[in-house]
Amino acid sequence: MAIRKDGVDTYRKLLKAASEVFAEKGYRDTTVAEICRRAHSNVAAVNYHFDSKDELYIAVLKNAFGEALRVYPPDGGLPAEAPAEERLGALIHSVLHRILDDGRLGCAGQILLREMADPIETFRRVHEDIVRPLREIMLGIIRDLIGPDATEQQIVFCVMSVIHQCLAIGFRKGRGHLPSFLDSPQSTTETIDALAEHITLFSLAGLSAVREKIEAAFSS
Amino acid sequence: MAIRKDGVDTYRKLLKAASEVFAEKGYRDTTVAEICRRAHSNVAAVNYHFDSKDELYIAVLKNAFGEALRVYPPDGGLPAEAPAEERLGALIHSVLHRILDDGRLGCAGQILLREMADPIETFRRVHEDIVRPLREIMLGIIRDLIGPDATEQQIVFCVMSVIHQCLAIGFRKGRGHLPSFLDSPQSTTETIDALAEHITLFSLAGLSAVREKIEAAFSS
Amino acid sequence: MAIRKDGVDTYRKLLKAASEVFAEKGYRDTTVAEICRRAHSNVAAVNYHFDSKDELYIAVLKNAFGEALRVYPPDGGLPAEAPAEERLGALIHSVLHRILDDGRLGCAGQILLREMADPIETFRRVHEDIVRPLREIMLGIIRDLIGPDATEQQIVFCVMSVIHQCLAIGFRKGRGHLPSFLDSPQSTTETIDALAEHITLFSLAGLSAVREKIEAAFSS
Amino acid sequence: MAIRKDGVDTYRKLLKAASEVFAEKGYRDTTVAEICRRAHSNVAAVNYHFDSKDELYIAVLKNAFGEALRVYPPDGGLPAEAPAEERLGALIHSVLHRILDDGRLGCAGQILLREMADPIETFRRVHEDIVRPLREIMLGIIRDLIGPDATEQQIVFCVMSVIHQCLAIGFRKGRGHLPSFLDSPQSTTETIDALAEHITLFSLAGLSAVREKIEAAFSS
DNA sequence: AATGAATGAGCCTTCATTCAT
DNA sequence: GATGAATGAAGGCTCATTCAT
Repeated sequence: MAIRKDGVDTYRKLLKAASEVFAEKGYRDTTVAEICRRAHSNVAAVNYHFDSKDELYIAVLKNAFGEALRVYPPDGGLPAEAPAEERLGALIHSVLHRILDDGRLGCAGQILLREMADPIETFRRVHEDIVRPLREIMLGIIRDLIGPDATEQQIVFCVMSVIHQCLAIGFRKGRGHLPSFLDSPQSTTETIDALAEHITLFSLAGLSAVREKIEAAFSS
Repeated sequence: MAIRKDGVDTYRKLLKAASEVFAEKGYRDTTVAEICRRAHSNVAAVNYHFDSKDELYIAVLKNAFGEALRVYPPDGGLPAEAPAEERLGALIHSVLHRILDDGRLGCAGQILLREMADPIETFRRVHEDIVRPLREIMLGIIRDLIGPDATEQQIVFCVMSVIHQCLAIGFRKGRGHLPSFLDSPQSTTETIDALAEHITLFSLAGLSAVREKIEAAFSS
Repeated sequence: MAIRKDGVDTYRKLLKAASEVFAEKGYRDTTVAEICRRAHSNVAAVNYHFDSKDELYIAVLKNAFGEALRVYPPDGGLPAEAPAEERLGALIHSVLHRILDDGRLGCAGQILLREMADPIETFRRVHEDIVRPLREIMLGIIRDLIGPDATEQQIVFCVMSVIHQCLAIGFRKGRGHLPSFLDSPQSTTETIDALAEHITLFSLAGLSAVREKIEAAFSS
Repeated sequence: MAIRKDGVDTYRKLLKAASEVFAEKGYRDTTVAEICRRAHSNVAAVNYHFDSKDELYIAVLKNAFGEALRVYPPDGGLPAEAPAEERLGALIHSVLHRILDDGRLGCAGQILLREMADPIETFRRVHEDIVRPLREIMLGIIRDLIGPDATEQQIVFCVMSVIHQCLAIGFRKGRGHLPSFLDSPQSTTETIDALAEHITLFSLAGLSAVREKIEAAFSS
């Protein structure tokens, strides 16, 4: 006769369970059976509420992205006119917290990272929606920092240098590859902040070096 | 005259085909059927030569690692007494070429990267054999560069900053996320060298900044 | 209206079909495909209801044993104080009917016999549960009949003599090795009863002879 | 370039290995790979020398039967005019040794028993050649012992009673179901002889009882 | 005579999905 | 809205057999 939880409830439980499992095992290793089990629901529930595993995954992605964006906006609350150095720091801070802050974001970070490392072909569109904006913001900041004479290649290289310092750390989380102070279930806010500070320091120095090189080339 | 190539040949063709498919699709999405099809061989061939899909994957991993290491040794041919700056440059150069140089290495880099992002549980041991040594070498160089007073955390952060600039780029290869000059089937040697140079420049500056901060803290 | 019989039905049909096929062909030669075909069901049905071929086989074994025991209790309804001669007759009667009475027991007997002749390693536990109790009961009766001075070896030999007269007949059923009056699909109750009577007569005489021999040895 | 063992050798080694494996695991659980492994030969050897697994099995059966018959002739070396009691004893003795005497017969007994319990359809003809003669001899002896007035059913029942006491024991050998004195790799000749003596004693008494019953029925 | 390589048919199982209630 | 049953496509693996040497 079933316990009526009035739709929305099961829907949310599925979304939550799916987020967890997708984060833990990735898209292909996740079975809808496991999701439903963890949601204390039944095998057919996913298809009932989301039509297919694919659609559920998209829903999870959108949810993860939306949530991440809401809690940690890429500008870190800074006005667009703030100095590029500060904007870079804020962005790095934001990205890191998206990934590492289990406390507030659940598994959103893990899923985003998985998507980044091994994007499911089918969901490229969603993927683009998520990654591209981040990239655009970053591009603007970098341009400001290394000056107008940089070549396209130099800009791309710099974006990569900065952004992957932030992203890559997530790949190792929860797999025992990291020193304990980074691999605890909830890396403390202090540690994340310390990492953000490091990356900012490191990157600003790197970017300065690139800028100097560019200017040296031009003045010669 | 065909059909009978007496062992070694089929073995190699399977290994090659498997490397390609594993690189393209990852472990789970790869079917032995596709591997065999691409090797112009029979479905049972994999089990005959490698006993199982798992063992084939391990063989691919070992082959990829071995080949990568042989062609691009981590020291880049430099003696251990060379200045740390040069050793860092050589290491970055070596890692990048391992990943990006399709021409010589086939898909070794892709596979190693996949393993890094999403290690298959079963093969963790192999994985450890591959990643740990790289990490150890990097650790030594970094220590030399940021000085003896660095905390453990600072060293780890720096290793990450450097190593992930190198590794992460591979995640995006062949997926249309990169500007054309980096995403061509064979990124030209020139481009790879340019990238290596960039990362070295960027990282040395970053490391210097970290060293200065450490020394400032100590002298105060 | 078909197709949807809501669980129990398909479960039973599978169990029935499996019992038949396992009885006819033995564990190894039975394919789940054939079972499902005969149950007018889908290949995946076995795994849905029983998880695996192995579990299905265990279920069949338990079912066969349970049914056999329920319909033909080993004491034949006799009180424990009845004379050993009568208890032997009742036991023989019960065992024979378990094996031969197709009408009521389906293929339970065949399967039990197959298990006896060629036990599948994996299912030894189940097998033990089935055979051991029978043996224990028989042991008690035999002891009563050949007297307290029998050696262990003599008891074992006698148990074998009796029990295998009962069991072995099943091996030949349905294979054209038996005269028609024993090999008809349903051996008539009369024939079975006649056989039971024969074995009882034969065995009691045999046991008497053993007892006499024992006593002669002692009195000398 | 191969070590030429001149045909016959490999042939024999295969036959021996096959006998062992078939005895241990039965026809269907035996793989030609295992046979060849145990014969220190290669996978193709079976098909080369015997054309197929089936033909190899037939060869094994014939070999086992021939050997068994040669070493233990069913008449036990007794002339046809010897008293039926003695001929029964000799036959029982012969059958038991065929089955139990590992020392001389290798696995012939096990295989014959397996064939008896679960005859492979394909090989029924061979099977008939082996079992029928034994049965005929037994029939003659039984007839002599229970007299000319026995019905067909009574004779069949008696044959079964006697023969299965002999055969059935083999089913349990090597499976831990038997007391140690019967389950040792080589049951000593003494034990086998003791068992033969028991079965003879038991059966003669049983047969006498049947005879008396028949005569009582007639004289009434 | 003998062998290692290669093959294809067949088996058990998994899984996303659909159906009937 | 929710569910357990049912399905079929597909995957990995085993194995007797055949091929080329």
